[in-house]
Amino acid sequence: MVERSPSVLDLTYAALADPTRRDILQRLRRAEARVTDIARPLPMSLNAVSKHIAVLERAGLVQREIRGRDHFLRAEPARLTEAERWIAEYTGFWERRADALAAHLETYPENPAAEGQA
Amino acid sequence: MVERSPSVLDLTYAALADPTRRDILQRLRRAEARVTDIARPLPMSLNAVSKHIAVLERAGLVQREIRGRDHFLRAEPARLTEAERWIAEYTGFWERRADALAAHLETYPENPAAEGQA
DNA sequence: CGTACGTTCCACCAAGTGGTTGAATGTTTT
DNA sequence: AAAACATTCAACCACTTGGTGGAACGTACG
Repeated sequence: MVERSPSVLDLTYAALADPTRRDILQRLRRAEARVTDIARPLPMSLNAVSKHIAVLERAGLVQREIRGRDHFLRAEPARLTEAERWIAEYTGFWERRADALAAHLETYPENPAAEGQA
Repeated sequence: MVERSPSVLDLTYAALADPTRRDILQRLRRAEARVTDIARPLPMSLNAVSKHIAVLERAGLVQREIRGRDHFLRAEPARLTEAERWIAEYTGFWERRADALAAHLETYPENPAAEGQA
């Protein structure tokens, strides 16, 4: 087998494919937290959570800062742009958006946003 | 174990996590195709491709129409909206967009788009 | 110091994945 | 009817995943 290492996109989508990990990301979106804090409300062992965090970290979706015995985690939302872009391009987001813009300009040919502003 | 059935989001992201399957989707975005057509350029057996297609189908990302002995597949891009929305909400897309809108309205208080349009 | 705490590492297990080959099923063609 | 074609099904294999429990390691605190 060729055994290629998985791409960023592979890691990102795989990380997002688990509800526990999406949960962890949502929690980290509000504020940074320690591993134990994240694990407390979850219905599984601390070890399992530690593994989930490792998956998110490998995908670059969270970053870890070790302060003493605590590992503080924070979300890295920028790492999702590639995943977002893939879907957007696939679904033709930009084409639809271009159509909408064209329609808009046709309706409002003198929209000030289309001209240099004061 | 609780053995919950995987959510749509789970299935969607899991389906997208494999480069072969993203490849298949891109190919189907242009035009419908038969299983064999999809398999031909791919470096694996027809059976393997058939399995990948099954994964995409289970996630609702492709739909199958059987005509005689041929199975024609077509992409179902609408099924990605939920996945797209999750990322967008997570990354704060709408908040950023709201900020941009507010700034825009402040700059152009009489922008026709802000009033009921004809 | 010794003990508690926070986290990971290790070994294990059941289930899933991504691939293979070969057989089976159904359809079209000759 | 027989052969070729399109596709899936079934069994198998190596590897990964998501969970467990216990040991280990480093840090903080009495």
